[in-house]
Amino acid sequence: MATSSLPPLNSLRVFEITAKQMNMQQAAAILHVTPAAVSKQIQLLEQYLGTPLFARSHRRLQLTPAGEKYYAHVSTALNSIRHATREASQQAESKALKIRAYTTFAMYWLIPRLTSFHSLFPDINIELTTSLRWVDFDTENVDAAIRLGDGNWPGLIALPLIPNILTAVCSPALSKTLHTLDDLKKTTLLHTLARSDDWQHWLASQGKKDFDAFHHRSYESSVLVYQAAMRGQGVGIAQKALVLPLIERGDLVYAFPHELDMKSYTYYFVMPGNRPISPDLQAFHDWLINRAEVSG
DNA sequence: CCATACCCCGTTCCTCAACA
DNA sequence: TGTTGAGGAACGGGGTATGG
Repeated sequence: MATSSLPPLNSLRVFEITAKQMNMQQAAAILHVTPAAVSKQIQLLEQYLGTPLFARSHRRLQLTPAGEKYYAHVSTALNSIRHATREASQQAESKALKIRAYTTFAMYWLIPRLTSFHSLFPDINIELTTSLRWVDFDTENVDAAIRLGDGNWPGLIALPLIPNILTAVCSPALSKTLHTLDDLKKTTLLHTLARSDDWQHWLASQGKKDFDAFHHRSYESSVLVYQAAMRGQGVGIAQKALVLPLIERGDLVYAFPHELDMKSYTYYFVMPGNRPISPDLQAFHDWLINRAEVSG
């Protein structure tokens, strides 16, 4: 062990990314260096510590027990530094709470409810961004996000928001031509690129296993699915909680009364578990859970 | 895919002279 | 006497080539 109380800090950063990726090539790509440079940094750290951190086998890296233990500490420490850095830089920029959501969720569920948040907490600014891509809290400047999934994400705090109930929607005119599920074969099933299996789940729950017998078309986002459905271009598979405003306005109607509750596979409010929760984020979290209970 | 050898380049550190 | 700048050596870190 060297006499200095701190190891080479660049090596720590390289070690953390390599341990996360379990692959030196990928780590090198992230760090914009060559795999050789990554290998050297890891060796430097191992030399400093006097113990191997990785067990190298043919085309495979694995953390040694010492490496696993060290990674847990290093990761926590670096995340703490990232958080402190973000906090310090935010003081110079903006104190807004940065929330990431899916476009459809933001448009049809979150934004309509934000009026109440702004009136309750006029001093808290919300910076809302949308993306289909999953947020990486380690590298992106985001405080919390809305995510669809099963809620089982290690390292994240995930709280279910609303039930994910799948329902089929279409224009009022098109609905007059739909009497049985087989009538769906005369039109087009609309769905998002990311969740083409929503229709399969919904049809299967009604005893229809022959999804391939139906014509279907995909869109990037549910917003586009709803727009296409409103224009009579087909029947969209929709999340009931999100499509409700369009139903209430009469732009869309339920094509069939059947609904499918996706249970734990639903929308979650997620926050990184390795950061202190700011008072503003706590206020937003509490408000959001409350609104979800009211609407859910 | 990873490790090693070798090379190159930029940075850092140290020394020393010039100057206020 | 303290500060500043120039010059050179040492070092760190990244690249390529190559082998296992």
